[in-house]
Order: sequence, then structure tokens, then C-alpha cells
Amino acid sequence: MTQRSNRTRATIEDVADAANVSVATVSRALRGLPNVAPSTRARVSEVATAMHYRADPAAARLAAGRTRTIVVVVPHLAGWYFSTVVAGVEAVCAETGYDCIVMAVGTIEESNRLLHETHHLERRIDGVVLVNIPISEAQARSLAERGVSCSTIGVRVGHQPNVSIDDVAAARLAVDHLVQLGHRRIALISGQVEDPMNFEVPKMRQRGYAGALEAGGIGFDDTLVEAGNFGIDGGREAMAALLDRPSPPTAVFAMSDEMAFGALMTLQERGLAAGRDVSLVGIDDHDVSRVLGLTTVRQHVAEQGALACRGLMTAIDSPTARFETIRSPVDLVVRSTTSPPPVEMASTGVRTSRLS
Amino acid sequence: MTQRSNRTRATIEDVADAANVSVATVSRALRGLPNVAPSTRARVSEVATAMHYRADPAAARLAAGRTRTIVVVVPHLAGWYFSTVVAGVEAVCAETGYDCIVMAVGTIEESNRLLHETHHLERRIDGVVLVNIPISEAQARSLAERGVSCSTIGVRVGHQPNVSIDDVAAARLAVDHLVQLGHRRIALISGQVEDPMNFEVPKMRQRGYAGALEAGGIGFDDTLVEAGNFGIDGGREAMAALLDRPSPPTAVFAMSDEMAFGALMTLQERGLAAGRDVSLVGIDDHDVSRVLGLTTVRQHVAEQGALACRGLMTAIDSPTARFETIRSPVDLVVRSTTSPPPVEMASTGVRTSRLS
DNA sequence: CGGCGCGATGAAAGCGCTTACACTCCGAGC
DNA sequence: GCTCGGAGTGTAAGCGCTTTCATCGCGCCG
Repeated sequence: MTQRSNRTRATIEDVADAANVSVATVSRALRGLPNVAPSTRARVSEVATAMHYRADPAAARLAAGRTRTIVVVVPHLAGWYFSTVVAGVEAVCAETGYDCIVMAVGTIEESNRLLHETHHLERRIDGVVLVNIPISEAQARSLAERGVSCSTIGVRVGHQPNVSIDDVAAARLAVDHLVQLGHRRIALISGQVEDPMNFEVPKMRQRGYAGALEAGGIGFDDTLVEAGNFGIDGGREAMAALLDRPSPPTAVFAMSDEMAFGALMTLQERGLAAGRDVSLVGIDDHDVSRVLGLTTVRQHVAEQGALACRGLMTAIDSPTARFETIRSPVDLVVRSTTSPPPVEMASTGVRTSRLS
Repeated sequence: MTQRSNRTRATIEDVADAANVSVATVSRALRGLPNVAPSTRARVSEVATAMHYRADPAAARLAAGRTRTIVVVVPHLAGWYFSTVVAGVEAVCAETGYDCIVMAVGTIEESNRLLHETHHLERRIDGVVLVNIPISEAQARSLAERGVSCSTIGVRVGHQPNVSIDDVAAARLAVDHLVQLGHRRIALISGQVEDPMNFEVPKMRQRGYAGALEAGGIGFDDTLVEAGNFGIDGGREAMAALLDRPSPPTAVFAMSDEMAFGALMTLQERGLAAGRDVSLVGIDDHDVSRVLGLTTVRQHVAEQGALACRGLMTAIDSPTARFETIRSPVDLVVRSTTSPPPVEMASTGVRTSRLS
């Protein structure tokens, strides 16, 4: 039993010596593998604990080929939605002992560099959680071939684990609410459908918007659709454009709460009040939405991250498994930015609140 | 020159064979080490690129002892401040080729488990960015002994790299503004000074608050100080308590924008308008602050993350270096939640806006 | 003209694990 | 009593790099 210097970290050999077994037995005992006598296992783990032994991750990875590391890929790390997803993913990683690397790929070029040249990822990580990152079948296959499992939030690929909300239904929920309140001129503040990084979500939500209009017997008017980026400024500019129309909308559905926040800014700048002059509804239930009284369609973002991460872990353990999409629920949260449309005073064009 | 199967990843040996050199030369050539003939280096990197060769990180780590991985530790991953810091850190990591692991340690117990039993970190990572995580000198030494460099945002430890704002000055800036506007009853919505996870920041900002009052010739009134957690609800409850005081404040300084958001909620619930009935100023310049028109002290959070990460990288390369604290600048952003105090109608107690 | 020193390269010894395979018991089956 | 099989353990061969040290030319100085 060699007395290792306490300046040096204990290796598996030190533990083996101290417990009078071979390194193989130590390895087996500590990792819970079968064919270790209970008494041996107890002794080994006792010794290991006493020596503060931890298997060197690099050595374990090299020998076993598994890294116990995943990466979560998002377009941006700051921002409510993505940081909340990451929080959900990280929580599951912490629980399961995985390391959770974060990567931001803001542009389609970065995304392709990551996903197309998958050899960058090989042997680096066991799996990847893609949060609203477009990925082709070919890229997914390439990942799989390189032993990298893949779980997505948003668009599904192959039979990989996936969690998403029903974007069509979510949008429909929002717009139905406006229709129900009596609005007929309902505008849409949309994400850019041409954005290669993010087109599925806007497309689906547009579909929900159109569906709700149709169900309400309202014709689709493309002068009431304005696209912008998914943040505050996108919403702000879109709302300005909408208000500049010859006959502006009485209600607006913004595809995200942050866009709705921007819309709110424009409204304020023009001296209009949301929920009186113009109704406004978003999607997300951002932390700050309740502060602004924003009516919105709530989704459970951290939970989505957690579910996607658990799915990934299952996929890592059984790479050939096929997964069904998990639908994360949404629900309408009515606050103060929505109300029946103001009564139009035909002669003057002046708007007043409708009496209730 | 063996034809490797294209199902298998190229190893350094494959590259060596293909380039007619030894593995040692490949290693040196690819990592830019000296003593490689330019022609050799060119040939090697050409071959390596053609074969899509990438050094196996695990093997490189095991052999070299460096992981090219850091972890950024935050109390929470969701939430504006921390996610923005992480974004800054990640950006620098991406630039420098480091892997960026995230870890959330919400409680002091988790924090201690991480920082006290530092052998968990040894050989796992090269360094750690601590964002508002309390760390003792002993823990810092223990990290250093284990070869883990450490950079902090917020409280400084030893001579490790550190970036922070001048919390005293930031608070003072905020409160001075209120004093200048003519307020005399200025309340403080503070973080909890007893919270072991986060006491330095509240303490400093309290000091700035007290300093500004004193400079303005205003006595400190501890019935105007209310503590809560750093989020929206903390601010909301604190503001409610403040308004319930026999003689409520005309202005409030909240230690964070999110707290100010909560305060705003309470104001709205009570039918009071910020910037008319009560003035309100925060610290941060949260994304949404401009939407709410919140007057605040802006800090540059992503930049702080980036600076801390660069400092860490320097520390990793030269572990004995001593660092000066980097002070990140702050500035006052005046929006619409601050204005001169309403004129008190002594007889009736009714408040009106002061004429300007 | 004989070293000398230095730049370029290669051979090989690890780094600290995992795991295939070999081996040793020991009780059960015949 | 002897064989057989399986549980428990050990031996040793990697995993794919980095790095030390030795080797080899070759221009240069004395």
C-alpha cells in the first residue's frame, strides 16, 4: 500500500493498492458493474471515498468512448426563452451527472458549420439538444453515424426525441380570443418566414392565425401582416408599420411576448393604450408579461428543456430507439391588454372605449 | 499509407502515415509548436484537413492534462442578468476554442459542495468563472492547488481576475438622481443582506444609498428600507410593504430592475403611476426596462462576462499572475419612472402632480 | 578539416482509465 | 471423485494523444 503524496491526486491504482484488489475490480466496483462481491464493493468504495478518489474524466472518456457530456445549442444565450430552456436542460444534466456545454449559433452559417461538419462533435460529446435550430435529415444521420445522439425542441427530425408545442393551436388560441372579443381587424406581428434559422415556427403560427380568422368568418388581409425579428425591436417596428396603415387593426397578435413588448412601446409612443385602443396578445408568458399585464399564451419552457434533455439521455443509452414527439401544453392567460374593440364613431373617427 | 475505413475516424497515426512523418511531428505541426519545417507543417495540415482529422479531445486532455474547458457558475441560468453574463462568457469561449460548461448552484449548500470539495473539479476543467458566487480564500486556494484557475464577477478573491461594477457608486448614482429631483422620502428595496449566497452586492448598494442620502442632507430612515429576493416578486412585496407605511416614500430605489418591475406591479395594483405618484429607479438596464420606461443605472453585463472570461484564460495560461479588478462602467438612464415629487396638499393629503 | 550546435524529426514512454480474456475457486451434477 | 460452470478477480492490451529524449544532418567556427 503505497503512501501517495497528498499533493497528488489519487489514481485508480492507488485505490486498488489500498483496497488490495486490482484496478479492474476497482473500476467495476465503483461503476456498479456486476460480478463484484458485495463485501469487495463495500471496501472499495469506502477506500475510494476516504482517498477522495474520482475517476479522471478524460481517461474514462478515452477508454470508454463515452463523454458524459452533452451540448445544448441555441441561437442566443441571453433572452428569456432560450435561457429558460437552457436552465431546464442544465437541471437534468446536474441530476444525471452529465456535463452541460452551451453553444450559441446565431446564424445559419454557424449552424451549418456545427451540424454539417459533424466531425467537430464526434468524440466530444454524447449528444446534443437543438433548441430551435434547423437540421436536415442528412445532418441528423451524419450525427447519428458519428455516435452523437440528438434531441430537438421545435422542429422534429427523424425519430429523434423531440418536444414542442402545437404552434398552430397556440396561435389559434391567441387569435380566437381576439375574435371572441369581437375584433375583426386583427393584425399579425410575425417572425420572418424567410429566415433560414427560424421559419417553421412563424409558418405554423401564421397558419394558426389564418385558421382562427377563417373560423371567425374573417377574411385574411395581408396588409395586416407585418414581419420582424423575434425580439422587442422587431415588434416595435412592426407595430409602427401597422399603425401607419390606412385602416389600422383593432387587435394584434404578436408571435412572441418580446415582440408584444415592442408593440407596447410603439403604442405608448403614439399615446395609445393597449387593452383600450388596441388589443394585444403574445405567446410565451415571459417573466415580465405579468408586469405589463400582457395577455398571452403560456408555454412551459423550462419543462420543455428538461423533457428534451431526458429524451436525449434515453437516446444516448439506446441509440436505435424511436421517439414520439412530446407535446408541451399551452394555455391562454388573459390579462389587461385585451378587451373588446373600441366603438368606432363613424362621423368623427374618434375612438372611445366600448361600454360594458 | 493505409487506407483507413471511412466509417472510422482518422487518428493522428493515419495522418502521420499519410503525410510520411511521425505522430510527434503531426502533433507539433497541427498545434503550431516550433521546430517544424514550414514545408512539413503545410503538408501535414493539408493532409489533416483532407482527412477531416481532429484530435480526440479526451486523448489530448489525458495526455496533456489540459482540458480546454471552463465552467461558468451562476445561481440561476434563467433570468436576465445571469443569462446575459453567460452569453458573454460563451462568446469568448467560442472565440478561443474552449468548451463552456454551465452550472447552476442556487443554494449555499450546492455552492459549497462545488467549491469545497474541489476534487470534483480537478482534471475536469481548466478554470471557472464565478458569477456572484461567494467563495472563501481557502476555497480559492484549494482550487488553485488543484490546477483550476478562477475568475469572478462581483466579489473579488485573492489576486484572481475579477470584474465588477462599483456597486456603491451605482447605487449612489441612482439615489442622487432622486435627491436631485427633490425627493426626501426615498425608500430602498434591497436584496437580503443575510442571504449567504448574496450579501456583498446588497451591502454595497445599501452603502451607496445611505451615502447619497447623507450627501443630500437626508436622514436615514430604516422604516424606508425593505428587503426581498432579487426578482420580480421580491420587489413587488417590498413595494407593497413600503406603501403600507404610515408615511410612504415619494421615491424608491430598487437594487435591480427586476425588483423595480415588481414594484411597478404593486404600483399599478394600487392605482398609482410610477413617475407621477411615486418615482422609481433600478439597476441593470434590463432588456425590458425601456418598454416599461424604467429609469435605471445601466451596466454592461455581457461585456462583464466576456472580460471575466478573458481574464480567466489569461490566468489559465499563467497561473501565478496577479490581476487587478476591472471596473465595468455604469451610467444613469433617465426614463419616465422618475420625476420631481408630487406636491403634498397638506390639508387633504391629496397628491397632485407638481406644476413644472 | 574536425567538431559543435542547432533545427528538424522520430521512437517510445506514458496519461489513467475500461474491458476482453484468462484464471481461480467452489459447489452442483453425474 | 471428477467434471463442469459460473461467480469473482486479475492481467494486460488498448484508447489516441503529448512530450521527453535521442538521433540525424548540416552549416559554421576555429
